Amino acid sequence: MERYNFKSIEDKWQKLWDENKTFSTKVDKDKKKFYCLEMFPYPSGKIHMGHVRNYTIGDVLARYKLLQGFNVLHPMGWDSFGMPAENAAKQNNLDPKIWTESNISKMKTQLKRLGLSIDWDREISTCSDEYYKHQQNFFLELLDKKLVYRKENYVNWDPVDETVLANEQVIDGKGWRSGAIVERKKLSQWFFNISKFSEDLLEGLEQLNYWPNKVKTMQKNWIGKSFGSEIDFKIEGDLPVKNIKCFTTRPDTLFGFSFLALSIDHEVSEFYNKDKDFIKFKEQCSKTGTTEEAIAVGEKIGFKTNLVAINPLNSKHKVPVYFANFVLMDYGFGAVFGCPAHDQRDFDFAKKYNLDIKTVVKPYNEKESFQVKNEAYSGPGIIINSDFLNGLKAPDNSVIETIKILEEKKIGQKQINYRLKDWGVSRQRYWGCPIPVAYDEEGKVHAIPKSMLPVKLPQDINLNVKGNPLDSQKNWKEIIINGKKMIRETDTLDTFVCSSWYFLRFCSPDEKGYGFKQDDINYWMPVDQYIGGVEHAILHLLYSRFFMRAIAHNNKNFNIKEPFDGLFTQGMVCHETYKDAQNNWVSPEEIETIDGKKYLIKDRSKEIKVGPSESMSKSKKNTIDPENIINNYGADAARLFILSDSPPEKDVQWSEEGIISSFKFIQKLWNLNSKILDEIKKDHKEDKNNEIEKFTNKLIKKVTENLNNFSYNKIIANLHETYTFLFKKLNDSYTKKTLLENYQNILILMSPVIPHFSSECLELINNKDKVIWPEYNENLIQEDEINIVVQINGKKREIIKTQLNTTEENLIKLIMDNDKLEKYFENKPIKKKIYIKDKLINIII
RNA sequence: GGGCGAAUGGCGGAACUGGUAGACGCGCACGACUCAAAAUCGUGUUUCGCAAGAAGUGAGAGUUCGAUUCUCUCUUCGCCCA
Repeated sequence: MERYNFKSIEDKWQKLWDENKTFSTKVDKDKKKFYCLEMFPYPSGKIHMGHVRNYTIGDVLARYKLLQGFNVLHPMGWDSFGMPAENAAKQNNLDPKIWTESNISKMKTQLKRLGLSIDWDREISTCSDEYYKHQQNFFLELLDKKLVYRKENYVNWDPVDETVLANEQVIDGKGWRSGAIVERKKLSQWFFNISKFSEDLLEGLEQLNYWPNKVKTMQKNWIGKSFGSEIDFKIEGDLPVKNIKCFTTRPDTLFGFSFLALSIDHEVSEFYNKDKDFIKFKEQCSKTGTTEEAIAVGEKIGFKTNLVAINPLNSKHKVPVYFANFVLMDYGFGAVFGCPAHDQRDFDFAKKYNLDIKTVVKPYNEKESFQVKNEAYSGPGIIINSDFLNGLKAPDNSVIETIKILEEKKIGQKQINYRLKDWGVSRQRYWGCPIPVAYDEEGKVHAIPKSMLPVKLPQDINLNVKGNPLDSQKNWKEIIINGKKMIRETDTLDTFVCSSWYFLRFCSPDEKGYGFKQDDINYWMPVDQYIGGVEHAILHLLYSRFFMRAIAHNNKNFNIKEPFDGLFTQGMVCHETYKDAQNNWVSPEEIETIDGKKYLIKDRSKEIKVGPSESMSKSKKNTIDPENIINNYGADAARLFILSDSPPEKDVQWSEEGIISSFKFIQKLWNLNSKILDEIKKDHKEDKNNEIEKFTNKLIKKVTENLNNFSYNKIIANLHETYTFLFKKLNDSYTKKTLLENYQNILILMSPVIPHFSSECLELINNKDKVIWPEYNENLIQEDEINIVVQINGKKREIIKTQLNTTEENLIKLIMDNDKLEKYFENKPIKKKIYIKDKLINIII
């Protein structure tokens, strides 16, 4: 038996695909296009199993569509700006550019070894100035359209590293690198006005029929549209403050009002700027992070002002005004009214400062005398203790009624509020796209003229400085625009900006003058199928949807709002975890299994504790290196296994047994192929009933359906069944012609999953025809004999083989003649019969 | 705390719009080949039972001739938001 030499065969086909540019694509208006895109990787230098899974799923789809005759765009690029390069460069005293480019070349080699059907001519890298110069141009366009602006905002500030931290870099209130307590600091930063499109982004979700509902729900919650009311509170006190505006979703609980809480950044705070106690209080507040979560979990603290707020529905009802750490300036107006009985946060606050807790909503099943005791009640019910609002159903009717009354009295009005905040894009880092503006001596912003783009990053600079390295580059910072001395912006753009339009660039990767060519976009966009991890469900996808709207804003030529027509989110790759006796993580590669027990390989006496299967991560040492897998088993085996065990949207467990089994299966297919090659050289045998043809047609139907539904794991099951069928069938009767024709089609059905193997086999059987996806013949699938399930009182008792379209009458005759069923009918009349034609009969006795 | 989703053999998972539960794979057992082992091939494998048969899709109810699938309550787990 000949061994299948995956190394030489995979190598051969990869070279052929490369040399012939098999997957390179051009606009062809006579052909239907299909844009298949997987989320592009960060060039860390090594691919991981998550990439293998992501790109295999995408490749199966791209190859399938190609065989179906679509003009397929399947590109790849690099999300190559970002922190890891800067950190690695700092540690090893390298240029981030060199580090990144070397990683890209390593990863490209690895990706090519997976046999992906990628048009490498369209490769892009976001850190190249060829790419980011267009991004700078987009930035300036947005600046013109007033969709980008500068404002002061709080950031997480690491006082030791002198740098701004992203929320995920703050762990337990401390900087992830320095361990210093993170402070809230006000910095002037650039923002994209994404909130301008809140409603449009929300409405747009409804048209995304090929997106998972889960992702749509997540985005919907993130945008967070809420319906409520703006209320104007009259203020009394010794300060020149007459009114304070609040936003609330629950104006109907106004009678339970017991304090007014302001953000420490509220304009009223100006009057307290010299108050020592208030300064202390602000410092205390700055120690809790800026995330909503940090605020919710942290202790609620307040600072009492001398002001008193008056209930607009009852002027005798007066309450104190506080500054409180849980009120955010960018939600509503930075002021909320506290109703402790029906909001847990307000409740905690009222308990702490001994404020009134007045119940104004009772649950439906409670008496009028219901009183909130140990926790707030925020559920539905009936309004009580609220004068003219009493008896209304809360919250639905009562909110609407209250707003009506407030509007009549001109003390408030209906308002829609969104949780979505503007997107802060400034990063105080070197390795990112420079923001193309400069400041004159008065600090006024000037766009860098387009003729001076790109604003390139300076090279050969010292990264081991505190703060932003660009800030210390005097030569680079100082420029002259129109004869005027100016200082460049030293912040760079968030890397999410780079990934917000890369899918456009893939359509026109060589276009020099602009980020894309309109003609190309009109043909290729939108992306028909986007594939990636669910971790990008909110930010990346929302930002990309925003970016399309921003480009389309005031632009008649560009009318694509939704970049991704179809979205598929794949699950993670997991592996068992191992620990030694000292509870140190142990890598699967250090382990040997003997008699079903697992041992450390160095010393077999040391047994390993096997933990649950968890997503692969370096910290748990449960990663498997795809490079080793491809070296030992080949790309086809890796592709086959990564698809075989679980549906693509769910997590999959990597296992040694699994990859070996896939590897062996390819060898079995190879043996089968050799056998078939021998058979078709022989004279044909008699063919009785075209079973091979029938099987193949059914298979085409199944595999095609499974491909359309992303049920890729079921395709692998189909392939196993095919092997078993053909292997047995070769000892039976068939004609050479049927075998050859159908086997060719079977090889084509396999080819999206194991392309090297299929290509080789197709070549060996001397297939000269153009390879196209086969279609099945409905007539050949019809069975003339079928199995009918016979149930008696709902229980399966027998399966009767009969002709298609058997009438109920004839079926009953068959049942009565059946020896096995006889006993059930002794002296018992049939009460009822339910007959589902060609499927099942249920007889009730 | 809120939202969304899931739960099926020893394990990963199938089961179309309510109609044969457990496809396919892993693992395991037995057999063939072999001096022997590996590899390979074959057979079996939800549980109980010698069998006939009975039970069975997280738990409990409901709708139905018929429920893994629909409805309600509960439990556990996962993800997202807080």
